Amino acid sequence: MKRPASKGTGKGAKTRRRPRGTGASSVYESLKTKILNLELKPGTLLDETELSRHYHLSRSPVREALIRLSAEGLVETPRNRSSMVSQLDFSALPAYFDAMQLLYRLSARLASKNRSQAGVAILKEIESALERAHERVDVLSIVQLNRDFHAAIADMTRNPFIMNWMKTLLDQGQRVFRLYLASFGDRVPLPKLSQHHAMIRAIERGDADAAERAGKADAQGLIEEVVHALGNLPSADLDLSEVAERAVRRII
Amino acid sequence: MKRPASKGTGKGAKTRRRPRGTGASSVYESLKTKILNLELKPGTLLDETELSRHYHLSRSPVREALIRLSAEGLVETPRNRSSMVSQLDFSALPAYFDAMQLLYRLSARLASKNRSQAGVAILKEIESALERAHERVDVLSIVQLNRDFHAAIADMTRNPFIMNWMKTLLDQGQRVFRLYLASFGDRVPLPKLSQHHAMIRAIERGDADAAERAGKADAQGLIEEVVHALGNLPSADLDLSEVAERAVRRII
DNA sequence: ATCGCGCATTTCGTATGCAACTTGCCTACA
DNA sequence: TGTAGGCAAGTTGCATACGAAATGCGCGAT
Repeated sequence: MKRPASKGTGKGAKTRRRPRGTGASSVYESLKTKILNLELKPGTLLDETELSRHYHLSRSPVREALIRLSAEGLVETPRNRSSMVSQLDFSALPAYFDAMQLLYRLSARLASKNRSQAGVAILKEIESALERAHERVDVLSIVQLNRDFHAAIADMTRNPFIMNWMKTLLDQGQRVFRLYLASFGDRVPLPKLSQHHAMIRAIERGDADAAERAGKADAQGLIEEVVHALGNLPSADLDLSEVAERAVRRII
Repeated sequence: MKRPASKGTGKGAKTRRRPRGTGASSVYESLKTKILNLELKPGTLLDETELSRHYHLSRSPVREALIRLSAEGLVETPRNRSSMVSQLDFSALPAYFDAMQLLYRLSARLASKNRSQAGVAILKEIESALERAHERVDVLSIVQLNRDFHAAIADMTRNPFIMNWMKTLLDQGQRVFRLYLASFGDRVPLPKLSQHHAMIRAIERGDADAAERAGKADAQGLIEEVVHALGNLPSADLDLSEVAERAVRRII
């Protein structure tokens, strides 16, 4: 195993060696994307040696990537045993939805207080991209852009803590969202966009209460649909009534 | 540099090699404690080789510890350069206090809804330990127990996301809290405990509104004091009026 | 036939080696 | 005197090496 002379995967030509310090990050990004898109299913074993062969790197940078992913909760690493893609814990869905609704409402409210032309412009841009993705029925883009939309609202709060929480939460939920959309095959229902529009308008005019209401409605719409969709999945042995009940509860 | 045959620093005799897999964790714990207690000051350079010598380990486990700390934001690692203890960013204090007040209120509210005898008992136990630490003027314990108190409330929410946010936030703030207490030398004012009591009572009888009010008051008391204390510190070149203003604002 | 035990294999945790990148200093030159 | 360039030292990022823990399998005993 001299050297992967072929270097088959691309990178074209002799690829001036990737800049020192990017190896671990590229593995991290790649694995994270695959995990969030469910290309790597929950429970998949991540063998360090195998990964290092796949990425044409040694175990050190691969290990670094796994450590970072495990800090984010996307990977679990039992002591002295193989890392694995962390399970989608459906029993944690009620808590997840509580946290999501809270952050949607909170970020919408704070964003409307800190609004800026630039921020609103970004929102509108993402939203129009999201509409185009809906028309193309481009599920991966829909998931990604929905994430970007809420991340952008979180950015407008200018609160690094809330921004962080929101992004981590969105990442965690992306897998469930992906599963939900997959359950519909091509027939994607799109009730969320109206709430997005309402949210943008409320933020634009600085109406915190309306923004919060829209955020709440957006969250609830998503929750109810996911609950309904997962109800038809065999994997969901969860008491959905609890989820549904929490979905309509005011936690604050 | 064959091997530190002397093994000078202790660990006594041949110390049945520490169980495989604990090296990185012990370095992580040790560094984290030192950072949070300000034994390692913000900006301190963390040289991997030096640390590996200090802990009698190789660079690999040290590196893993640094990666995990950097994922938590306690350490910053510029590419190809030495890691360093992350700076205390006083300009982020307003955002921090916003987040703190939010979590105090939220966790108190949810805890009062999910209350259990066991949970309340834990709170009371921590609180009495906190009082004893106050009497001893044991600053390190006060900081630690105050953290434990709010972490315990977060645990009572049964929401892993909120628990995580709270714990990360408490860790981040521990350094500021420590700095604040240090600014008083031995004369530690203790206005917080009354709110703690109110919070426990409210949680005990399931009064969500009262619990939230107590949480808010606890946060505000702390905020106002820290603002006041830091105002007397040369390092605080921050516009404290903004912090003070936010301290009394309803963010939801 | 089932269960328990020991050995071989696999994979991880840690140690060590090496090359690249950064940095500071020293020198040469305008 | 001030600035640019090069050399040397130091530290990281990645590769490789090695021992230990865990897993799986085969064999024997009950």
